[in-house]
Amino acid sequence: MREAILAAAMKLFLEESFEKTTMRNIARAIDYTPGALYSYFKDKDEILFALHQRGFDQLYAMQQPALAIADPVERLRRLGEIYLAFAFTNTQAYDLMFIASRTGHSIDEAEDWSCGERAYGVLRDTMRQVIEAGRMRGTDDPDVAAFAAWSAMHGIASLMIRHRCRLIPEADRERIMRGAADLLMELTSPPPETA
Amino acid sequence: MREAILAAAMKLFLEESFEKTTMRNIARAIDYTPGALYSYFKDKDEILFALHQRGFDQLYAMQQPALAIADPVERLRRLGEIYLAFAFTNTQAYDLMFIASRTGHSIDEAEDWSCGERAYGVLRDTMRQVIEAGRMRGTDDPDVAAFAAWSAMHGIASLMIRHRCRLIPEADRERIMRGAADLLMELTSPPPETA
Amino acid sequence: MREAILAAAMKLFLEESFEKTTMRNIARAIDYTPGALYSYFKDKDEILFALHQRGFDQLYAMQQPALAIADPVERLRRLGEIYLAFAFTNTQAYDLMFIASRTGHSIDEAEDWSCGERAYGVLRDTMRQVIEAGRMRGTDDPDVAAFAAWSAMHGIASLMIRHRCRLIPEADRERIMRGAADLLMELTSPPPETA
Amino acid sequence: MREAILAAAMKLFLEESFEKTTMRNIARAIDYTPGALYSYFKDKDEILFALHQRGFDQLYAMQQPALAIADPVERLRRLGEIYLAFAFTNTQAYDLMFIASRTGHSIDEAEDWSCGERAYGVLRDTMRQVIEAGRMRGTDDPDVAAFAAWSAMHGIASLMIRHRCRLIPEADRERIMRGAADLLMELTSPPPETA
DNA sequence: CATGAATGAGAATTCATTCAT
DNA sequence: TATGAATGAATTCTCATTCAT
Repeated sequence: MREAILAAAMKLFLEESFEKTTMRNIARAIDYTPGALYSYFKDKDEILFALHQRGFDQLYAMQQPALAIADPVERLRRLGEIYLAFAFTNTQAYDLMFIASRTGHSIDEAEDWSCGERAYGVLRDTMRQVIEAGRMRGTDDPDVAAFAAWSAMHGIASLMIRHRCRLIPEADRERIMRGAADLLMELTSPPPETA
Repeated sequence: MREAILAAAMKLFLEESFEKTTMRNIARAIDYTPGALYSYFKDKDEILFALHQRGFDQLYAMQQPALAIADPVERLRRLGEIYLAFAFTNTQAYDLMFIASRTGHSIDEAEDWSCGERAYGVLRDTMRQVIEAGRMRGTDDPDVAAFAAWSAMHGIASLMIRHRCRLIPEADRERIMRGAADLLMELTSPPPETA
Repeated sequence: MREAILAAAMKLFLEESFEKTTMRNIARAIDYTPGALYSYFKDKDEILFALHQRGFDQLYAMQQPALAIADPVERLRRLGEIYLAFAFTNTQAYDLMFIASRTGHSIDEAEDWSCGERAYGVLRDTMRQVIEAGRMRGTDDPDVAAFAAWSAMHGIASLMIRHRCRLIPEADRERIMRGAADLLMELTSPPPETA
Repeated sequence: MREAILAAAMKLFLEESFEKTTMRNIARAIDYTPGALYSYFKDKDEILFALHQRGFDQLYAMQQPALAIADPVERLRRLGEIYLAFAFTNTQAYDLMFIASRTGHSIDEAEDWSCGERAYGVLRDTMRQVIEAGRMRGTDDPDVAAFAAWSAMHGIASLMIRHRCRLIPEADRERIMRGAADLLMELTSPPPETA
């Protein structure tokens, strides 16, 4: 069923590369004929899109616990941690969602971006609250701040996932990466002393 | 000669896309036969690798003028601008250097990473000076700071290049992107008043 | 039942094209599974054959009113009009019956040609009467005259249906086609003056 | 070379059917790999188009001797004979040119229809002269008369080529077909007596 | 050094058909 | 009777690569 196909596709993503995930390969991985896949998915595109959607759903789900955090700065930090955790535990989904070259149209069809917007909205809302609380240094534009945060996290995640960190010694990589992620939080200020 | 091939390949990179740069296309661009390329390069891989190296050389060259800037914080800011300028005027080279999936082995052979290290070294050195001048907030580890800066810039560049900014209105994109890049500089402090 | 299948197939013929009528599409049109069709028809071929037969039945039915026309020349003209009307209102059925390449064997099995012969017989009989009345110019062979009439009408219909009239301006097409069809009637002579 | 490919394609047309002429089959017929064909022709379409063009060129060439005939009616008759001769000695080319379903775009691109128009022009010019000489019965519109002639000949040719003449006994077929073709000439009148 | 010719493997997709249930 | 699942073979086409010349 669809599940098996998606699972196989995802597994191929992980074991091989994104580009090597062909219909043939997916089919072979589940011992089916290529044609069989077309009973479940109209397109290669549709498989990709399903994986894509799934990724966003999962990211959104992972964000949920953080929403309970009252302090927006604390929540922001937690969202950053969650984002990176998502990226590193679902590298290939992350790759597909945020790195891979777009080929199909399904993904580019506007309406379906709601899933992405939803996840991004969480970040932007939090950022707005941080700014309203007067605890963000350097800008008062939530859009700017949210994009800065996103792109910084994405930078870290994508450099790691696409193996561009070879010049950073393996041993130090984890520490440096965490440090870099934390560093950004310095743009926020601690909660006011509740005297 | 090799020059012509690489130039053509690079031109294709810019005009078309990274994936569309095939041996056939490169050959056609210089009015040669595909086979002829193999007299100069063992592989498609080797061409890619050369392009890769070239990209780093160019980035390094673009960095040079900034090295004359005495104030390390000012220099840092300039390096950031240069990095983004490089990314946006050589999108496909940037893509190859920092985003594209590694297929070949040439690129993964360690020793040749010197070119990348050289460019990264410029950033790290500058960062060290910024820290030594006591003008970096939040960390005293140049490696952490340098990686943070790099990944933040890379995040911006790669989200743009791989078209992941659809949820940011086209009209605001430039402004928001610039704002995000600037925002990071808030982690540094202004030069001390030389009274 | 068979009826529903054939109806759906016929509808597909008209709305889509002859080549696009696949087992899948037929099945989908009646909300069945492709496999189900095989309970009623051995083959795709058998469906095509049934459609074929049906086409001839319909053509024959359309011819009937003309049979009441006493004057053979008038009847002949009417039969021509009917033939073209059939062709242009059932383009795809006409295509299948008179133009499409024969693939299957069902259609080539001789005995079933009775349906075609019946319709053709109507034309031949009329032609015989026209000749017997001494009102056909240029031949006294009903077979020759019938075939000439048929092929002339078929020529018009098939050039139109298979879009070979591009060199005739769209605006003039109808007029020229009608003119050409009429022109052939000049081979017959008007009824003798019944003084 | 191109010749071999076209020859093989044409041969396949003849031996098998038009629809069964696939790139694979053509390649197999000349003991090549399918991919090799693409060195010589961009497309399957381009092969078809070349064959198409060739057909029109040949038809036009065949028409040439007839142009020397002074009497337009005689010339018209000769053009008819030539048309049928072309159709019956190049059945598959004729099929492709005038019967087969159009798939590709090459053939539909307007400008290239010049070859078709050229051949049709010959007929229309002749028809105009026939009419101007007052020797055509039933119409004074050269367009109508030319289309009538064309479609009548096409009707005969296409019914034969697509094997729709099974109800006419094989033995009589030739005679009847010739008779039908001749019959149309009865619409013209003999040359005036040169007293 | 370069070509022209060709390969072989692989890509996505579609279709008629079969068969256990 | 009908389904759902799957097959197998076909389709067009693209690409990196090789090799005799």
